[in-house]
Amino acid sequence: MTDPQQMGFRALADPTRRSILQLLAKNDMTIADVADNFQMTRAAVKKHLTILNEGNLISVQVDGRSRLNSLNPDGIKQVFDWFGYFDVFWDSRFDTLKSEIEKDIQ
Amino acid sequence: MTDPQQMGFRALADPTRRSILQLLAKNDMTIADVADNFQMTRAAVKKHLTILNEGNLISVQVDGRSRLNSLNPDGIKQVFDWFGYFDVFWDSRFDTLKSEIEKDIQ
DNA sequence: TTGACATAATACCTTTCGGTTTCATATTAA
DNA sequence: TTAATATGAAACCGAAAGGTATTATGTCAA
Repeated sequence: MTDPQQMGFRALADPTRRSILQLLAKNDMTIADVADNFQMTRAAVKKHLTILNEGNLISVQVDGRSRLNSLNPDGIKQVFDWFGYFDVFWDSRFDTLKSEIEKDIQ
Repeated sequence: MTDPQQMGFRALADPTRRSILQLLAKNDMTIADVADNFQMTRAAVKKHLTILNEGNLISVQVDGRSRLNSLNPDGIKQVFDWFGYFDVFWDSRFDTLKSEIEKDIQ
């Protein structure tokens, strides 16, 4: 029912949340910082950040009365990896090279 | 508002629809074929297929009274490509090699 | 040509989603 | 210590999602 990527995909389904991830790719930000980029209340932005956190796509570092939100690349990659099931469909040559690289790393 | 990947991400947010894509990766299937794999009505499965089609993740070929649903790798790749914004975060070496391959192809 | 079959379409129901408003809590600065 | 600041939390609302059941439509086979 709840596969490993479910909460991640759920989090990515909303355009505001995908925008937030792209913002956090450039800088860690507090809730207020993030909210300045959208025309909605901080409470709404806070909900989005909660869902991103539940999807393991961001992490939060509490510092006094502020909370710094950061991208969680590992969580994003876990969703990304779901597409590995299909990549043979669009670029088998790339896929082969990927295997070669992975072999080389080990 | 509606960015290029929005309908694709929306379609991928549901676990049943992701399962359907994995089934179609193995074989093209009619609605009835797909529905046999799930404990829900055909009408419900039909709705999921409609949403997958709206997200451009599958294509449909009408043949008499049956409709054959097929994976649309191009559409899936368009969603996959959204992650390109982040791949520097998890594997810059792989990314460099990818650029080399692309250069080589041209 | 009629009946079975595969799908389409619609109405309906319950739950979740995305947003607001309001109020509470904790921390920092003066 | 008090006031401003940053966030948390809860109640509420309309719309969308995910499902059902029912009925309609088009196509194939006998």
